[in-house]
Amino acid sequence: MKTAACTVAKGRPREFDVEEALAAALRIFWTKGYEGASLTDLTEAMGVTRPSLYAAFGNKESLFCKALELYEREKLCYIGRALDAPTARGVAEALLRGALERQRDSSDPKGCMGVINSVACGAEAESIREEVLKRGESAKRAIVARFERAKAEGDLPDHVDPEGLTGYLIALLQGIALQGGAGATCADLERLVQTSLSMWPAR
Amino acid sequence: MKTAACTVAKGRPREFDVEEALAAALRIFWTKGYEGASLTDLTEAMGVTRPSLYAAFGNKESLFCKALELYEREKLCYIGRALDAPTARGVAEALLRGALERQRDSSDPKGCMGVINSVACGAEAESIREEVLKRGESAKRAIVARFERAKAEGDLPDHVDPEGLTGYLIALLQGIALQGGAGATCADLERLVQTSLSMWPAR
DNA sequence: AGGGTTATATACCGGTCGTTATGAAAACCG
DNA sequence: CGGTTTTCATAACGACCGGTATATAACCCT
Repeated sequence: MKTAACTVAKGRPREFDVEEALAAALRIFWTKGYEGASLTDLTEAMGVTRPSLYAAFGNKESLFCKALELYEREKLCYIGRALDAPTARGVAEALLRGALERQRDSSDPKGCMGVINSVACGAEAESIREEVLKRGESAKRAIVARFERAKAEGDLPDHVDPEGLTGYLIALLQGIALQGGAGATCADLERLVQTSLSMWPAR
Repeated sequence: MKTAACTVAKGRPREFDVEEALAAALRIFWTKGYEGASLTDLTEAMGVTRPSLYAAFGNKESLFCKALELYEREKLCYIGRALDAPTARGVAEALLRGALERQRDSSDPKGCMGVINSVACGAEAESIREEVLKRGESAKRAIVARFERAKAEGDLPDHVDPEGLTGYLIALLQGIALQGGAGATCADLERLVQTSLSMWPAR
């Protein structure tokens, strides 16, 4: 009933930090993908034995979902902020630069956790794929809504299609993550972003 | 020494068509990725037993490489044709429309074989990943060269960066494949392409 | 017909996968 | 101190992985 208000804990205390272990698991899923990440990879990176992992996180799938939440919360927060930009062009620029900055951060794995895990692999990962796609879809809807608002505000010409513009922008973001994960240099990605911005109409 | 000029064959003839079996294998790798495709998946789709597969194709990795060659030869031929377009804009339009058409073909799997297998999975697939990336890189260089030619011909303004423009265009192509593989409708992708074309400067 | 050669079919190999049963260890309570 | 509860460590489970040993069947040649 209570919200588990930390009642001093009864049994033997756990010897690892759940949040740290989750961050370690995220790095593994991020670099190897859901199916490519074995439990051995995960437990070694997390510094935790198998039974402890299952006791703390349920199973591999729910561990992945918790790691995905952490990823969105910590690594994709620039998306929400980008939508607050005053103009449509500002939104696009903030998204592109945010994606670029993510690839530039040398302390994190390359590529995008979402992109990596949205491509089909084995059949067992279908529910994972759907979970990832669901979140991507909701992000897309938020951008579409933002561009529709921009259109209503006269910030975008009447002839533009918010859906099309969103798909276009997301394609660029996906391309940045993909090329970053494929080993493109920072200079490559900066050129990509620069070119993208030079293409945007209201320069 | 000879180019294996079909010397009537000596032993028991094989009971399956190598090219057909390879096409079936391609579909599996295309939908499931290299690691997601098990030998059971492959042999069932190809209608071939395991020893026959190994006798005809070597092992899983070399089977994948042969399937990748088939993929490029039959499904990515639009890229080479696109580079023959007279203008840079014509090249971009042919590439975008070619990628769109590939996703529209309902008889083939969605997504792009190259994109699917270039994202990191297990460590065993590293050589596969490198092979795929190598081919992508050579395609990129061909597009860069084409845009440099366009610039020399006065077809592109002096201030454009061929590398940046190529990365930008490839990002769009990757986005099309990714969104197509993620379940986007044909209408979605058409809007994406339409928007991309409307962005291209020399309308 | 019979040897040589190549493809087929069945069954199996060691290894790894995700998951869990078992029992000891460490904290709390009384 | 014993009793309870939770975590830790070891080891094992069945299922599947990529790859192969073995034996049989179908073709050519002489």
